[in-house]
Amino acid sequence: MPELPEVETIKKQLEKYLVGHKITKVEVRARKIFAEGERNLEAGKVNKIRRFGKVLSIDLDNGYSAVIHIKLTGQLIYRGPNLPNPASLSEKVVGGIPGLPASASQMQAGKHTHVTFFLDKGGKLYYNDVRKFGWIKIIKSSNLKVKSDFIARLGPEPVVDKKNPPDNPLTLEKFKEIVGSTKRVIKVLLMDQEKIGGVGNIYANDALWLARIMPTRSAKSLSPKEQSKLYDAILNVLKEGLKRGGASELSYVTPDGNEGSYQEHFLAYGRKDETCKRCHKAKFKKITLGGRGTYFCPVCQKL
DNA sequence: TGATATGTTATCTT
DNA sequence: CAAGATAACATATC
Repeated sequence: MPELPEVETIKKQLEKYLVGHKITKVEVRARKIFAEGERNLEAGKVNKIRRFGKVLSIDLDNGYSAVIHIKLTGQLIYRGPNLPNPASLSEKVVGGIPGLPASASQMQAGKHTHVTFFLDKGGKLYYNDVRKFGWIKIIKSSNLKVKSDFIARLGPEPVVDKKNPPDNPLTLEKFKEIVGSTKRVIKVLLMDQEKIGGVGNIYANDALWLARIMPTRSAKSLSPKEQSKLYDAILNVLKEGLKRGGASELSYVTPDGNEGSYQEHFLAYGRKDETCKRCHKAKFKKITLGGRGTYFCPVCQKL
């Protein structure tokens, strides 16, 4: 799912394809996703791309930013100059040309394409979203943290790229403070964006397995040693996800039309009834916590 | 056919 | 009152 590593992967590609290019026109077909303000983007040149948790910001040289949350099923697809040759287009991409196989490399606006950004030199950036949970907001770049509720409330972020550290890095000290100050279920806490930015269901499941901690534990019950182990585990699974270009379990694809491969390396997520490949003594169980699928090994994850 | 999946938010409950 | 738990959102897929 689009969590920190997936959105970071998208960010890197948008940097490559968009920075230095001018947005000439924006076509909005779904006001539910893109409420207003697209005219403020037209004629602006892309300065830089930033990521805050699972949110992206495309900053223009005219003082405006397009802030994008793709939620569960949003896709940002780029077609135009500089793509690898031949360009690829995953079958997971929605909204292709009706009647043409989805693997055709010429993405075109379709049923699930709700926004199209037209760029200079013929480039296009499509926003597709089957479920329309995502959103795009136009905000003055200087007001990003003030006006965008989501970014303002975001908790500290795990550092996965030392060259590009987040504004509010999640240090071990901060992590211990967050975990030690509540009785909430540890896995639900990890996914709370106001506590820790960027971790979602897949990486929360995998980090808890890696740290050998039961997802149902009360956060407060973790020993100092377990706190440190979990902190390291979170960084490790996020880095692994990033290394593999994210997890294309559902509809996640990258702007160049490719899929990530972390889904082939899930540690615990989605492994219900499979034998645990660490202890080989039990099969993964599945329960629901905070309304989300939770997978764990009943033998090697400690209560 | 209906249960299920996900991230966030609105709303309800303790 | 505030923290926490749960329903709602929309729709393809199993």
